[in-house]
Amino acid sequence: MSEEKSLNFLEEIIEQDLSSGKYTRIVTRFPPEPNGYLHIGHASSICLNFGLTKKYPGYTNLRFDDTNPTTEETEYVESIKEDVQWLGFTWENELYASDYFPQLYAFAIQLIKKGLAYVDDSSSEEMAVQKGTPTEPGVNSPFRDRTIEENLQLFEDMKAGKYPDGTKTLRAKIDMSHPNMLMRDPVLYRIKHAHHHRTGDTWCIYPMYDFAHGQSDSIENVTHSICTMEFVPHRELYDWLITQLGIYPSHQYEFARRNINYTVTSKRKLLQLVNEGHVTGWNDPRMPTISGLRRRGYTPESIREFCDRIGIAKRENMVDVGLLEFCLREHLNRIALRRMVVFNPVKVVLTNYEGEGEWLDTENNPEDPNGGTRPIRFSKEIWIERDDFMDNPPKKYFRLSPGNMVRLKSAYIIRCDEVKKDEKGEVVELHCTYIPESKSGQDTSGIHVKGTLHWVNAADALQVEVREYDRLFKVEDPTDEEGDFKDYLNPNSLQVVTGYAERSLEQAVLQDRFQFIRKGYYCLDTDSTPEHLIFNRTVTLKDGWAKVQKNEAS
RNA sequence: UGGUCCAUGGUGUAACGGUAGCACUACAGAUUUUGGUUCUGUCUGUUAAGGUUCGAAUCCUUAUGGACCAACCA
Repeated sequence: MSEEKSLNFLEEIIEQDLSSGKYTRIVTRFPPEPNGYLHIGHASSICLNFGLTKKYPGYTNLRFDDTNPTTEETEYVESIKEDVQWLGFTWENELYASDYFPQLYAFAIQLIKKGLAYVDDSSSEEMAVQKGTPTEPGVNSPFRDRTIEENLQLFEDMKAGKYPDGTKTLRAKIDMSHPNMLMRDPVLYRIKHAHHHRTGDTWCIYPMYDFAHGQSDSIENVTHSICTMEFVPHRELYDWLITQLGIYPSHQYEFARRNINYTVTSKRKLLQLVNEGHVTGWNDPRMPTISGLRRRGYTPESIREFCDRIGIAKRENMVDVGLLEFCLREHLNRIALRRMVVFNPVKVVLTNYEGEGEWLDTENNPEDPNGGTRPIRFSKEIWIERDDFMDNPPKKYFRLSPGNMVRLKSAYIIRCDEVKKDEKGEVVELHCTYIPESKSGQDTSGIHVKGTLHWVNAADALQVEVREYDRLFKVEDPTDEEGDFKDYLNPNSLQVVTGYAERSLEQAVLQDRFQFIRKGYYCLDTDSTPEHLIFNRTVTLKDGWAKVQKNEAS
């Protein structure tokens, strides 16, 4: 028996609903507006909604909340579908609020006939004044008491295109002094002579969110309509409309949206970064968008695991991006192919090595017993990382230094005999001797070294472009800082370097996940070509040495 | 100064009136042909004050702090 995992508050509600017989199966929906790309915050909602119907009987619809033609585009629809699928979820039905426009129009007529909606000629400024403030009640619109017949006629004329944008709205007749501002005669329909991505020019009046979302839920028989906390005040209106219309009683439940530090998750802000060229696009590998994370090398598994671990609750939160990276490394460590790439090379000449060189074997993934091995080229001249040598090493440094020995990964132990420098004192070449009896796998030398270095054969190293990504912002909460959030962009979020890679990387394909040993996890970028390989750094390896140095310094 | 929602280590999340637990982070150690991985251990918490109760993180009251609400956005 596995340990009983505690339920989140939504699972508790659902289990109650199921055991009480209120429902025999549940229906949820993921309702994005196609006005931007999905981001990591949406992933949480996707995992929640789809996860619930994976765990309990029922299904989840994908429904586009496309009631505002001026901001919505087909490009976004396509990206959203791709992202949800990539995350590993399958929707029962692909639906659009715009498919319900005729039905929604009929609902509006129904409300007018009940005397619960009226056509208002007030301008948006006038309406704002009528509305009052959170502390002061509003006042009735002068058009509030039009007759049902007049309203019916006017609304039909609105639909027929007789009025320009902004001159009339349809409002619910509720209570202008209601403590909940949303209940003060909310606008239901507005006039927009705009081209809709699906309905084209069929309509010139469009329902507002409040008159579309709950109704769509109801039409689809959604049992649990899950949204974020800022919609809590909408629930009263959501319920009111369903009651007045006498339609299927869907219920709205709210949870707190997940905030992640060192980034922003607001479609408006992300759009700004794209439009103003701070990033190369919605799928820039530094973006917290699903498509950005995908290009960066994140796996769906790691994102799902992350969403699972942060859970669901109602309180304000700021999740540490370190947890996302932990989930990423955890998965990548299991699946990534190990490869050797030197970023900032310094040449090592093995003065006692004779002959043309040899092929050595090295494992593809020590975590995977079935991972197999591959041959790597070894010879008299190799590259190692400049950082892996120090002329005057501090204590606790167990890499290469004059007179010191290290192992070359899957090869031999070498000792540094001589340091060649140029006139500026810069190290240009290290002359070392190798220990022939120390060959990896058949070491009879009896020598024990603390350090093992990655290396690449100098003669046939492959030059590749490497894009080293770091967090997009310098501060944990850019939105919370003084001034514009863009003032806090990390100027070093991308650094392009040249890597000297082992030859096998020539065969890399887009789906491959690599660990460049002692460096980090990498994958091919979509910009890569066979002639010019480009790798993205997905995430670094944890760096224990950096920690030691930091502790020594302080 | 109206209404609504929320409050548990640095972070996220459990405990459903009965021993405050788990994960991440941090720290210490062991293992290691990646200073990675793995393993072991340690630190840190119920916003406050009252009340109910044999017993309160949990129920009640008040206070405090935070979030949301005055778009013809969603």
